[in-house]
Amino acid sequence: MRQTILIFSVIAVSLLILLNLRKLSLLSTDGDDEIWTVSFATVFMFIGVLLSRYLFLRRTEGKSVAMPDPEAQLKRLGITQREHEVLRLVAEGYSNQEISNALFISESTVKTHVSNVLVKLDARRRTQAVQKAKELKIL
Amino acid sequence: MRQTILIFSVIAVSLLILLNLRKLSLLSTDGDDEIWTVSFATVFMFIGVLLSRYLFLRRTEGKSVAMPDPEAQLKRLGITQREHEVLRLVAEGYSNQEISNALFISESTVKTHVSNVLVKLDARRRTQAVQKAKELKIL
DNA sequence: GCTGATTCGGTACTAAAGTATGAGGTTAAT
DNA sequence: ATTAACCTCATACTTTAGTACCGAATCAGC
Repeated sequence: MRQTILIFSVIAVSLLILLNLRKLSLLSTDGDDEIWTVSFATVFMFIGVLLSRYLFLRRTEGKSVAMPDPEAQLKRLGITQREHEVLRLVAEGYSNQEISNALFISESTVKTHVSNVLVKLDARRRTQAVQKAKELKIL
Repeated sequence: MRQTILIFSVIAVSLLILLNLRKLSLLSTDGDDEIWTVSFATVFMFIGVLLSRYLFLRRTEGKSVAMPDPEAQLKRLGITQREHEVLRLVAEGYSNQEISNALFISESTVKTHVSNVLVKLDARRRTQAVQKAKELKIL
């Protein structure tokens, strides 16, 4: 959150600075106009690149630094034994139906478990849950 | 390569257009100056974001190629560059919709690619495809 | 005995994923 | 110039996945 504020602050400040610089430039010489325009574009393109990268990394990396203890991770996330078991099978590429057959429970139950795991891992798809789980070393 | 040319063309054209627009604006009224400046910044920031995203996708694609012998595997399986790219994003946990946004193509196209990958990897679900792909070291 | 956590399961629904098929456009090789 | 391989996109459809909400059985610990 601090970083977000910082980024927007940088953008705002850059805007103000360039705004004023260009005004001064216009007061002195009109010949530098295009140079300013190009610099302007470059700077903001650069900011755009940084912004995009920040957003993307934030989305893909998430929390990479954590304790490498799987047990503690599971406990911290509140993921139960059964949910972990289901998650493992999800990661293997099995469908809910197949998982229900493998564990001798109904598909409804599997769905419940998967859904709970998604919430606990803050994922919206099973593929994402698998990805996050592997990052957290719990798979 | 086509995309690279296209991107730089877009940048160049945008520059020229905005350059001329601002000139006209300056000739008529000085009050709109700041509005133009802001629009200008916005547009180039947007271009920066697009550029960054493009670069990011290219970079990670190259990284995956550096592993053991994925090229031969991909060729053997008949998986194309684009399909591989989509598969990579699938493995990251993105939805078809998100992938379509990331690659600037429609969701239909993503579905087509995914479907083709499933056939080529002999998988019936995307999670299974990811699993098999990792076993084959192509992810 | 009561409580909380876990597990199991159901219904009813919405959202994604996947299939099948056709078609147009680009590019590289023949 | 024609072919072949890719990439793109669309429509229409079926199948899975996922959500929301609920009830009930089990079991450990107080």
